[in-house]
Amino acid sequence: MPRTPSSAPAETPMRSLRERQRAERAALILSAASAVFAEKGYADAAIDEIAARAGIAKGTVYLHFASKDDLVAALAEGQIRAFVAWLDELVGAPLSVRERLERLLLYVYARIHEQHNQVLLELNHRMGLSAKVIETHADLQSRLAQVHGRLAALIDEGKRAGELADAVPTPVMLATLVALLSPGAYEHLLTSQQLAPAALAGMVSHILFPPHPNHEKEPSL
Amino acid sequence: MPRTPSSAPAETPMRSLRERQRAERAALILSAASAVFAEKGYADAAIDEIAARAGIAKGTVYLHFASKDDLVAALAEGQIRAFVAWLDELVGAPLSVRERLERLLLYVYARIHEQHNQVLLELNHRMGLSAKVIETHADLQSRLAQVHGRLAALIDEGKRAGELADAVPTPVMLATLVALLSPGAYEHLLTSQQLAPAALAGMVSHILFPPHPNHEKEPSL
Amino acid sequence: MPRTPSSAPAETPMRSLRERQRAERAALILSAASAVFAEKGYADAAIDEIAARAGIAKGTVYLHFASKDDLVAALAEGQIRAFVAWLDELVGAPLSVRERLERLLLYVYARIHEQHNQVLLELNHRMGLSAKVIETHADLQSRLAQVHGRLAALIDEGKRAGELADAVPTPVMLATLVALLSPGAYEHLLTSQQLAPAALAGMVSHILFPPHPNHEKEPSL
Amino acid sequence: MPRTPSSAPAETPMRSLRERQRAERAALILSAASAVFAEKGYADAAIDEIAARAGIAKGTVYLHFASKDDLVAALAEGQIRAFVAWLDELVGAPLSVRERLERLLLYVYARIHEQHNQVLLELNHRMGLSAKVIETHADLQSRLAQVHGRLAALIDEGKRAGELADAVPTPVMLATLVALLSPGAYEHLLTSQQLAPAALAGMVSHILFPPHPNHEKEPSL
DNA sequence: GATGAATGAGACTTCATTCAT
DNA sequence: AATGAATGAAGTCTCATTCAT
Repeated sequence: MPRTPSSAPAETPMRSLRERQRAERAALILSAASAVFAEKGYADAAIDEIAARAGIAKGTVYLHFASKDDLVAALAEGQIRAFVAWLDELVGAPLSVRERLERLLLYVYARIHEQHNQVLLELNHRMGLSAKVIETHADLQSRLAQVHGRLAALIDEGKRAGELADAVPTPVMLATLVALLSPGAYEHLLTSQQLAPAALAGMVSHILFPPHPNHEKEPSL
Repeated sequence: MPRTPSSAPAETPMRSLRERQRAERAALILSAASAVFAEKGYADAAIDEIAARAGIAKGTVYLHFASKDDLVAALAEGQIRAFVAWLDELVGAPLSVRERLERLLLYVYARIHEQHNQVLLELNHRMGLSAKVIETHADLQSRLAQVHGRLAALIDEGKRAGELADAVPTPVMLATLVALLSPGAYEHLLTSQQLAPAALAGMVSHILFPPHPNHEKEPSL
Repeated sequence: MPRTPSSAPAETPMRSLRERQRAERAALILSAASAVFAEKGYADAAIDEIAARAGIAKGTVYLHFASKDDLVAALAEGQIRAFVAWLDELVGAPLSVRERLERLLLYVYARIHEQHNQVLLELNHRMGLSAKVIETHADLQSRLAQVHGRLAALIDEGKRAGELADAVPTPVMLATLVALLSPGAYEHLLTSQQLAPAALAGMVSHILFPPHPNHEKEPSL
Repeated sequence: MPRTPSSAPAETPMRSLRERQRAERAALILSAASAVFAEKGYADAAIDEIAARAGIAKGTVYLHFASKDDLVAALAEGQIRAFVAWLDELVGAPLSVRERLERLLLYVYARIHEQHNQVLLELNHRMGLSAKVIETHADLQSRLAQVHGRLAALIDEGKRAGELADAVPTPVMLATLVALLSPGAYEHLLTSQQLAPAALAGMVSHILFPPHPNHEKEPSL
């Protein structure tokens, strides 16, 4: 029975040698899983291949993750947690909302462009990560809620600053933003063609932010 | 081996009783398949269940569609064909580009709202309709190209009429539009909550069309 | 329920128009079946393909033959009957036993060489015509017994004439002859290479008939 | 994916417990498969039944053999390999060609007589071991070539020694020998009746070797 | 009588999960 | 803890046979 990753990693930085080795193994598996899921999709990814690519036996995977579902969930959780950390830094930056959102767009598009990215794969339904997996993993849901919370806060801040139109309710604007950050949206333009992530980020920003009526001045106030 | 509808349907509007019954059966299967694919996704949808829901035997499915792949392909093809037909009517309507796009948004969101819609499921990668299926079905590809062509034309017309910003290249605007029409974008708002399709269409339109500098007047004409 | 081919074709040469048409249909099916069985083997031959090649509907096949087994059985029966008729002519010819057996060898090898022959496919186990089919069709068994009877008689005659060695019992000699007449024996030499049927017939005859002690003279007479 | 026995069985006679158990399992499956194929023929043999008879689960069969085709191929390969080994011993024996061929006949007929033999099933087309399987397995082809090579060499030696007639080319004599060694040839005489393998071997030898013109003396030298 | 759509048992194969070593 | 052989449910697809039209 796979044990939960202990209790408080912060309190005990190195719970022991064992604990560290265990974490490394798990990371190794997650890394292999990430690649295989990205290549084949959830349904077609075989535990066999994940284990092989991680250089371990199939059974060992189950020593760390109770099921295939748990494995994807853990993978998504990790990716989203990292993303939330990055988001927190971004949100705290002393920049206009527009600038911060543009950095977000650039960050995500660059990842989509660079590699067989997996970041944010799970923010939407895409990839066959059926709702089932999300629904049965409370941690995943709360992580997604964190992401949504950060983004909603940023949007609200943008509205207060007059950078974003008030006319569109925050949930709708949030959904719009998420849709445009999803790999499915611009993947073909980014990977198979000649559109640079930075250029795309600028264009999407142009769409999201109402152009300024007069001389590039902010109409707010 | 499923046979193509053979000779000349135009010459003989009802090629015979058999021909009609055959078409009805195929439609019945497609209908059941549509529901199951929507519920379970491509990978988890079982031919067994599709047959059961259609009230026929498993083997009968294979009398009409050579494989599971062919079945989804036929399903998508039909849905997209119908959508193209609807699009052609829309594009020809004597309305501003904005009005026509709003009708498009309303049409799609209403379908997403009303039912377990499947329309346009296949415009994006979503649902695990893996690229493989699209790549191996030329008819699907050309249908998708038709949709994209219609929408691109509409966007170009909007730019010429000054309704849409020139700053965003048509391919990017097209990808944006498609992303916002995808079920994944606003599904949760439309189905599980209280956002009306018409309201959403208005908001999305508001995002896509740059607000008018002066007095909310329409610049066109 | 397929009706047995009536009772006495000899007494009523043309039982009626219907009867003749029926027989033609059956012959058409048998012809198609012969080709498909030869190409694919019993197990891989599909009734569908036989019907298609005969230009009729699948169901029609079952109007003439109660089952796939019955179809092969009828096919074999017909081929063996024809062979028996040919054998009867041969046996009655005013020739030495050796000459008659050489004619038999030539007849069979020529057929194997010429085409995708099917003659005698069923004399042995070959082709997956499992014993089951033979055992459950008395007519097939009696036909095979006829063939074996003719050949055994010929062998016995050869022994009495001193052309064949007495040392080998007739059943063994018969089995030997049958084995050497089987398609499997020399098929590869006859079809993919340059061995003429006549040459092969001479060689096999050389093997079966003990060479003549003195001066190549025939001891017979 | 069944793995090849890997590295060097010679260096490590018992590569480990696992390796031995693996080989035993494979042998168990091959044994069961041998029986089922012999009884039902290739097409009618079900993996289900093979597994059941081996007392294992269906999936386990696929742990050792990638497909039904591979299973028969491995089975045939093993049987032919063993036969080649036996042949090599035979060929090296200090006996006349006739004596050696008689031992070969006896060996094969005894196996056919004793059991539901499967040895040499694959030397001919019999059993529906369709050409496809042979063509797609190079190892099988080379094994068969080995058998044919050994036998052809023996035949040639017999010709040089004057024991076999020069009149019949070696390929034809080889095909004749193979046909007479095939289970189909004398199976019914050996199994369902009272012909002893040794007696049959003597008779077939009598057929293959031209009787000696004078006084039972060997003409050679 | 002919048709061909429908049936449904059964074949092969895959793979997440378990468990003895 | 690690291994990987074993399991068996489930999936896709085939095809001989039946039967309503």
